[in-house]
Amino acid sequence: MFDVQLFLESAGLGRKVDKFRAKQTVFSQGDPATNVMYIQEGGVKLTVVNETGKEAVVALLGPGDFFGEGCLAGQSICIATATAISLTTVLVIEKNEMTRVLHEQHELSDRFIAYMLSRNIRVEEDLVDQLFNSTEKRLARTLLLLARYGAQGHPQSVIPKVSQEMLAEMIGTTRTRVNFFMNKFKKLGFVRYNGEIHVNNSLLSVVLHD
Amino acid sequence: MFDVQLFLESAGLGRKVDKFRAKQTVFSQGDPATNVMYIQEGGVKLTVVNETGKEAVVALLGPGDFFGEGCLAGQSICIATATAISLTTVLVIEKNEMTRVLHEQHELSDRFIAYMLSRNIRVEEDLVDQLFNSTEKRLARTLLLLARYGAQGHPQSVIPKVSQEMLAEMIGTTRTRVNFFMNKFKKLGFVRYNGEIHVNNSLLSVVLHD
DNA sequence: TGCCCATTGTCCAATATAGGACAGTCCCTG
DNA sequence: CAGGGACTGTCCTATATTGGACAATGGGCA
Repeated sequence: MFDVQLFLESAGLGRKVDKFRAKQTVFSQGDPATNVMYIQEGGVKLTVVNETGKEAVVALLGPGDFFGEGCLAGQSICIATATAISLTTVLVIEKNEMTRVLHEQHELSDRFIAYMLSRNIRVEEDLVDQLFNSTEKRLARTLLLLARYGAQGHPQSVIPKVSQEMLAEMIGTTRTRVNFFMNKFKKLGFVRYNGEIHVNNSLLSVVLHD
Repeated sequence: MFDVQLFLESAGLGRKVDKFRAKQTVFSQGDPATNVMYIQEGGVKLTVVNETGKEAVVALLGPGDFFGEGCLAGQSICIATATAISLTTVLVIEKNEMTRVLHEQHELSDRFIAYMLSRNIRVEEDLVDQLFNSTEKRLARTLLLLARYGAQGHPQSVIPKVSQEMLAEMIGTTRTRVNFFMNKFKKLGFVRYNGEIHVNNSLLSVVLHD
């Protein structure tokens, strides 16, 4: 596996490293877009707010993911807010530098293309999910994805600290609705929770059948 | 502007050209994913159906757009159905060839990265729209985008032949609902239509204020 | 310990949406 | 010309969703 981090460093990029505490803002919607970020450790949440102040979570990213890449396509301002969700380390790469190295270095462009392809697939899946599934199914799917369902084939996984409010913002509904379905799932034995959420494989049945 | 088509041909790729009539299928959801397509002329619609047969339109593409690129990320089967929406010419590039040339040729990888970035931005916008806008706003936005609002700054644009059924699939709702809002927009003077749809700038007011 | 704050559980009324049914219109084609 | 097919216009009921309010819980901190 190609090591993006070592590569970026050896190419003279990413010498700038930033650290953020949980809940700290990396950049805000509306800021000038000048850098591409690469997550070394931790996690980042991308959110968008509309005119009325309503918030939507567009993506949750982890180590190995890029963000802020919109500037490479000519976006002059950030369309989302990036917030660290735990102690996070990012490499900061200036836009023009990134463009130059993407052009010159095959390894980086290959890796970046692979990243953009997978990211695109994920966002498209989210869109399709949104286009034809009910709130209940979307919640179930989101929980399963957060639990990295299928990664190890474990019958049960744990999601650390995601509030119902945030789940609501992720699937585009209200906390009331999330609460309603979480209790339903709990009654049916699909999930358990106190601080963490335990997701059982049986939750799949919600997503799968009609 | 870099000419992808000439480039692909001179690189020995895209010698295979396919033509499709309107409504003809380029590939179907579930087919083995083996080629990347590049649209020379015409237009293509990407749709996904769920278990219940409900259909969703994921994207409308035109000349200069790629599709079927999921195979480059390791997708073994097509997750969407691609249908020509008018007389369409596409270059067909075999997956491994595309991967090889993307690695070797800066011009192509630059262009492809630019394409993936812009496509990603668009899908993300669609997702955000879906996450926090009502059916009415989503319909208004979709009509404005179809009319390429702002492209020439014309106060009015024409959309050729898009049925209410298809609009419903694009914004994830029912035809009944689309019909309801189209009539509302018509009453308010935001649109006119008989076969084509005429979209007036004033439709923007629906998207803009709460 | 006691207060503050973030979160969850619950309830309710007002709306939005789905989904089906059916008539009317227009165009194409036999 | 008649019939069929693809759309649009309309109506109606059942359901899903919003949005607000308020109590209960539980942890962190002065």
